[in-house]
Amino acid sequence: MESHKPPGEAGPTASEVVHAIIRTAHHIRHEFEAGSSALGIPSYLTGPRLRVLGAVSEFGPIRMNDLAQKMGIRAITVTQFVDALEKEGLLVRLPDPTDRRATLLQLTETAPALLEKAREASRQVTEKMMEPLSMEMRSQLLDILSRIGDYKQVCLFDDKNVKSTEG
Amino acid sequence: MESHKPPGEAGPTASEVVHAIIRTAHHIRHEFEAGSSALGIPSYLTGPRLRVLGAVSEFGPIRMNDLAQKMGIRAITVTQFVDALEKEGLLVRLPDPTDRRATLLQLTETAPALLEKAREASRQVTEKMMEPLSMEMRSQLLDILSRIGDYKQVCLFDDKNVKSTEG
DNA sequence: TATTGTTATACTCTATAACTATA
DNA sequence: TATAGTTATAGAGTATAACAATA
Repeated sequence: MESHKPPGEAGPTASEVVHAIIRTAHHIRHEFEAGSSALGIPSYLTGPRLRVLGAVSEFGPIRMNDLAQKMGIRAITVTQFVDALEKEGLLVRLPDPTDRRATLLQLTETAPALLEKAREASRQVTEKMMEPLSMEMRSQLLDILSRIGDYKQVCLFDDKNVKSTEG
Repeated sequence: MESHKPPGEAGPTASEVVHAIIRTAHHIRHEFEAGSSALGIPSYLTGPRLRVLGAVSEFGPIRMNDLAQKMGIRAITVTQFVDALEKEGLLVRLPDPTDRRATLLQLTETAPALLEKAREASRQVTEKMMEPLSMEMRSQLLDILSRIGDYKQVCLFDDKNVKSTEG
């Protein structure tokens, strides 16, 4: 019952920080969707699905299970992403010749062009969102966030390996 | 703002930063659920729903519409949160005497105890998650995140105003 | 028996559109 | 007409459990 407010010096509460992260993530998803849509990216091409495409693009034929581990999600979730992307004709399932239980993922012919377009849009949208942050802030942010979670996963669908226009 | 990226490996890409935020949020949600569950909080008492309860607790009878604005979500989303919480007997809808279109939200008698328990659990879980961060890092993080999003909303379900055990 | 992937099911969060009741 | 809230519907993300095929 005794309401004891900590003095300002104590810093933000953990709840506050957590809340800010969650809200930022929500905000980002929102902006990403709006921005992508404005740039002509179909709405089914969401962030997680793009990361799936990006991973397949980067690693070539990859097992669904491996992809799940790389993305830090369950196999069933990958199944569902793949279902959606296969329905849109962006990737296909192939039997793994070395293990008939396994399934390899491969991009279709139409995928790379759309993926590149989406990457470019993503670049624009995310750059715009991160514009208020100096490079130092971005590094700090990454550093701080890396302490919260276990980031063994690669950052899929990044644009580091896919420089297109810029030198 | 000369926020143009110097060439080379000067810093993380915007995509990287965005990705890290999203993954951190996901990680947090995960940990929050696991931790809450371990501490005996029913699984229907999710973060957003707790924020609803927290807001009603803090602001007393509040209109659903006002709550939606405070939380930065749509009225329909509030409706659905309230449906769930009312079903669990944690809050009730009351007619607003000043406007018969409007609905006020109020906690039930059983809510405060559970809310307090959930708050305590939240405190523990979030503190544990944020443990690797120094106070300075937390402040930095909040500062940086605040530049990304528009944080006009109050931070509901925070524990700043509800110190219970600690003295 | 263990692993890979799927089907079936469920639940949360969020939303738009159309609607009712009231202002 | 405009506002407060609801119903109906949808879709995205995520998950568990039970299962099939294969190892």
